[in-house]
Amino acid sequence: MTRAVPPPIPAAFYARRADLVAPDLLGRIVRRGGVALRITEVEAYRQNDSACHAFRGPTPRNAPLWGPPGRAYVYLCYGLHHMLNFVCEPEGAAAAVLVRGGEVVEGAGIVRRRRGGRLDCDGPGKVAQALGLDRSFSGARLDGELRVTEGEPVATWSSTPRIGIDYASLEDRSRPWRFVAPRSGFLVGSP
DNA sequence: ACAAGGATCCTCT
DNA sequence: GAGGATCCTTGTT
Repeated sequence: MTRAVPPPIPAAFYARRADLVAPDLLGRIVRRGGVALRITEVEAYRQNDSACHAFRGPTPRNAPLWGPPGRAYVYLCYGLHHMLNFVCEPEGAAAAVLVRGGEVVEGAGIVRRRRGGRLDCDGPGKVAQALGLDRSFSGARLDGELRVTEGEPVATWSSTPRIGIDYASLEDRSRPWRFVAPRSGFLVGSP
């Protein structure tokens, strides 16, 4: 049986400060090819932010960050993990939101196959692996095969400093730009 | 052409 | 809690 794919959130949603878009993404659904994840953890990265890949100027890898909002920026980390970002802010302003965690709400069988039997997606590498993403999706629109759709709004969230950015300035390391939603407890296929 | 290091994950102790 | 995996991207020679 086939089911209609929900409509994507319009690109204008992303054309705001990344640290405002980020918490607004909690509870929304990122989907690709039969797998849907409820977003539970994100981080914002902004222009002139020493933690952001855009900080040292454009390169072939990070070029999508300066592009139009509502597209993906995907890169390879530690040689083996893909990281999924949503490009934010108006074109020309380099900023993005990193998707660090989600809960599988559709496509558990596919996720288990990709994740070695696991369903947990608490970590950016796990998120991209569950969705089957790689660098070929960098620059892709978020209203196509890869898309973000509405979900249950999140009433509350917590914020903390971002993870794994020891290379950034003290000021940027201390920004509370990691946003975490309360766990829903719901997981497809959980016992 | 080369070396360094990374917005991490998993396994093992 | 520590360490290895694993290879691309970047800046430098």
